[in-house]
Amino acid sequence: MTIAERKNKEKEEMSKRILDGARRVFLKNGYERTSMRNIADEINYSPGTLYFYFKDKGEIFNKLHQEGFRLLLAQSKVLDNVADPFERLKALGRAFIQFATENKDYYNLMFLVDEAASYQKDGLNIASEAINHLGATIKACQEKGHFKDMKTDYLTFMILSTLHGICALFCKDRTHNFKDHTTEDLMKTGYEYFILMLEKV
Amino acid sequence: MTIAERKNKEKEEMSKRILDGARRVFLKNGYERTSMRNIADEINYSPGTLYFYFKDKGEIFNKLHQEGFRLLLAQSKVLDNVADPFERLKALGRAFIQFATENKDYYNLMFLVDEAASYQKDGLNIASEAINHLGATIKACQEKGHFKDMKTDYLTFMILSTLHGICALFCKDRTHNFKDHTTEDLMKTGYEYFILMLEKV
DNA sequence: TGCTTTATTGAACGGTGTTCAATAGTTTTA
DNA sequence: TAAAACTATTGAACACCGTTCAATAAAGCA
Repeated sequence: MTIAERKNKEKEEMSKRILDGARRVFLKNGYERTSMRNIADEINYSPGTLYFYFKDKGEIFNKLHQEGFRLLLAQSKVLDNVADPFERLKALGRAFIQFATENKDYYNLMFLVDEAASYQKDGLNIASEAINHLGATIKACQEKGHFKDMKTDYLTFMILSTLHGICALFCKDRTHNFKDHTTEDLMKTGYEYFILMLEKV
Repeated sequence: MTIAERKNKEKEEMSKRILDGARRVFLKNGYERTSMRNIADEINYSPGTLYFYFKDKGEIFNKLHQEGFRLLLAQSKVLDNVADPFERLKALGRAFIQFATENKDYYNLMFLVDEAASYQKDGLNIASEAINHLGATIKACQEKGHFKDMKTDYLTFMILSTLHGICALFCKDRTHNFKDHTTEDLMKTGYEYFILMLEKV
């Protein structure tokens, strides 16, 4: 291993160390309460050091943002072996909502934080990969006769909107207007109603 | 007018002056870039003064939050004279989406900002009034034979989720994953597809 | 008139993201 | 090997943030 190679490896290791610290603080305290100084403290380095490895706070959180999508995609792909595409779609939606409830912080970062978007507008990214996965399943449904005369893209956007709407209302605590029902019940039954409708198209 | 009455009026006027300044800064610069000092500057007062009239930043933004819902409710009520309930529901959804696109900042405050929620969990508030208005229209649809065997609350939550999902993806710039279509097209056609489905239930 | 209440100020506190001169450590060059 | 160049790290500093509070001025009351 040349010196340059070792240097590269060390640099990578330090990046990882920072990211690991950032993730720990982030998952413990949430997005709002994760500062650069918190992260630096967590790994016992000076705040300035972080800026030697990452351009700014946004770049660090963009990594965690991608991580979230990798996690979601992994959980989605578990369902690839569900043979019937419509059953697969139903399960995908359930998995999406479950992901949001179990990983509220990641979900916030992935879909509800302002900064993240600017870092990945261009080029293929893990986020669109996750969405394409949903789109592919919907297309498979169409090939089996579902959703006749509908363009896959718009349909995907609509279905994603419903899923995201359910999760966003949950993540931002806007479910209390329906005070006769628990949040879980609302999300679960609300989604079932949506599926019921999808079945009839 | 007694002195106490005048004092009360003056206090009200000062509250209004602060709120007006806050609204101006907020609508010009967005939520993130509206600080207490900005608001104080706008109306040529010291930052400390704001705390004589409002408990904290959250209380000020809660007023604007309510204002947003009043605006939405007003625009919703314009459609009360659409006789057919299902047509009314369709128009309500369109109005909701239009409100979000035309008042992105208000929409953020109303549905996507963290703080707001804590200030209005208890008691009847303007937010639930706006949602009840949607619920009432949905109930009217059911009385005309639509959405058979569905509980109004869950149905309302589901429909609101879809509308909110569309608007939230727009507000947080998450529409670029569908890069073959403009954001407007996605929102419009996505909603039309949803309506198409609602029609068949 | 003096006494009390009310309204306003601006400095101060502890926090934020970020920059940068200084420094210590390491590698390359002569 | 000595000097020069480069690399990584520090922590103070900057300009901001929300919030508090002693001081102060103005207004109402006795």
